[in-house]
Amino acid sequence: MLKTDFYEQPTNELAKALLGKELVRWVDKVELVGRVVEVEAYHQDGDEAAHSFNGKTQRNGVMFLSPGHLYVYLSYGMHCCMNVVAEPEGIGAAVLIRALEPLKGLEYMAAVRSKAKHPRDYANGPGKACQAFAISRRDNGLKLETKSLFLRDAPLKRTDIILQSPRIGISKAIHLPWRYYLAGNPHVSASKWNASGSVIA
DNA sequence: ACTGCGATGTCCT
DNA sequence: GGACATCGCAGTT
Repeated sequence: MLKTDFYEQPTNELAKALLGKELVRWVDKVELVGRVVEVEAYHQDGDEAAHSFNGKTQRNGVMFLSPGHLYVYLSYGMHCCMNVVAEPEGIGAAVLIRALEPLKGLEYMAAVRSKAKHPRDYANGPGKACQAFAISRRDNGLKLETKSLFLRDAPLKRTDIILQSPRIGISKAIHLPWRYYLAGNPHVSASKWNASGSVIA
């Protein structure tokens, strides 16, 4: 289980480090496991797209807790998005988990993501990932060191290449290339954007 | 495969 | 009252 020292690093570093890690979720005595394949970094300082840009509010308070907390918010009135708090306590930065590659618990996900025709559609988007892994606003503020919800270390595959691109679905600060994802992975969201990224070291 | 658009709750001005 | 870190459906190529 990854601990606070892993999460307490600069937001972009944490974003990249999260790729390939495994999210473990227990729900109804079923184990769900997903590999992180797409993330976006949201900073506090100078990032107009971040919820924390204008400081701490009732909604974004969790972003200012210590690193490794889970920030869950409601998007467009009907979908949840999950973020991992980065940086030291009090900064207000987080990494959005945009897509997961389902590894375990596929039957459960097929049930809760009944609209999905193919496993690739279970968690290839921030709202879908929350649905598939049964993450809701009840989980807002949890620390990712809970028996039923945590991240586990896992190595990138030898062939994995990290790409970066502008973030998706926002209207502010669209020039900042703070989306990171695994090249060619079929579980990444919005596949039409996948070719637009550039390779990073 | 790609495009446009409606649903819908909460936050903040 | 406007904006929103989305999704899924309908219609078109």
